[in-house]
Amino acid sequence: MPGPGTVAPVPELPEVESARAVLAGGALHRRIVDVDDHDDYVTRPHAPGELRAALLGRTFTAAHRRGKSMWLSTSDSDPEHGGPDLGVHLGMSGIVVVAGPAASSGAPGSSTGDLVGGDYRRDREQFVDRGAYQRFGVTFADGGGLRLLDPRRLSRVRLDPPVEALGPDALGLAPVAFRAAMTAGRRVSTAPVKARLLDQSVVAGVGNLLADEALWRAKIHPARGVDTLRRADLDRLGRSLQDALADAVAHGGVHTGTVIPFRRAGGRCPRCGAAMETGAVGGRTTWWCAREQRPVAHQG
DNA sequence: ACTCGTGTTAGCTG
DNA sequence: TCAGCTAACACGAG
Repeated sequence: MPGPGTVAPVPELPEVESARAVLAGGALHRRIVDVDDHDDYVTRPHAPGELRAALLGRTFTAAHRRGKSMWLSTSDSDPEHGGPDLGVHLGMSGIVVVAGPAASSGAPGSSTGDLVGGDYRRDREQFVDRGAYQRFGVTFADGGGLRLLDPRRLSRVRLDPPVEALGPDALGLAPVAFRAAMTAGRRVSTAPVKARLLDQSVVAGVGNLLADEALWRAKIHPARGVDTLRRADLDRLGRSLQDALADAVAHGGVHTGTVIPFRRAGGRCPRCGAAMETGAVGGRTTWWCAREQRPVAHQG
């Protein structure tokens, strides 16, 4: 585990939004003349060549995001219909690089002026400038292109991603809508509240670090069942999630959260000084304040 | 030299 | 039906 302040900047919702902005700002309305879709793990369930065949001759027309999923809509010869959507998910280690027209972008391989979205700690020379770890790529008619670089191949690129299976986007989600999403279903879930927070079909965009940060701000123990939470608890959690997201967007990522640097052995709660505790909740490494985040509801 | 964590999901078990 | 577990991916950090 990285120490305080050096938590790996895995793309969570704020980083993905910056990547979406890069795509919207640089990858639209340029004719696709080549596609590198050789990596059939990143493009599963598509076989090599399928994405190429689906994209050649089209242009990207808009860049969308819901939670940590992005997708690019495409043009068709019939503008009423449009082509397939190209889904892009950065996983834990992906970044997107958009290069301008070849004439204005310098020598091949030099990415000065390129737009980079997502986040990864590799330095530009080793990673971005050399184009290492390219898992997917699109070349535009002007000579520039869009590349997906990912050392760990945890990114995903596919046609028509099932974004309808995602819950509402976490960013800007009103506390009432948040509570509705968390308690939806025939019965209120008995699952740990953190597991529910991490379920992208419930709310889209909450990752492991953001979940710990929001629960800590709301002073709710991560292992408490959703069905044990009162309306006020869920509303407070919804507000904490928005506060944590707003801070993450403003300060450059979820890893800048207040409690994140103290998710480590010997860490102390930055509010009350009590020891931070750790354990697995929902199968994920979890840290919480031993004093302020109690495992059962206390009668107030 | 080893272990772990980070996101997602298919496939399985209870 | 729901919840939990594992494997897969590949790397950097400790």
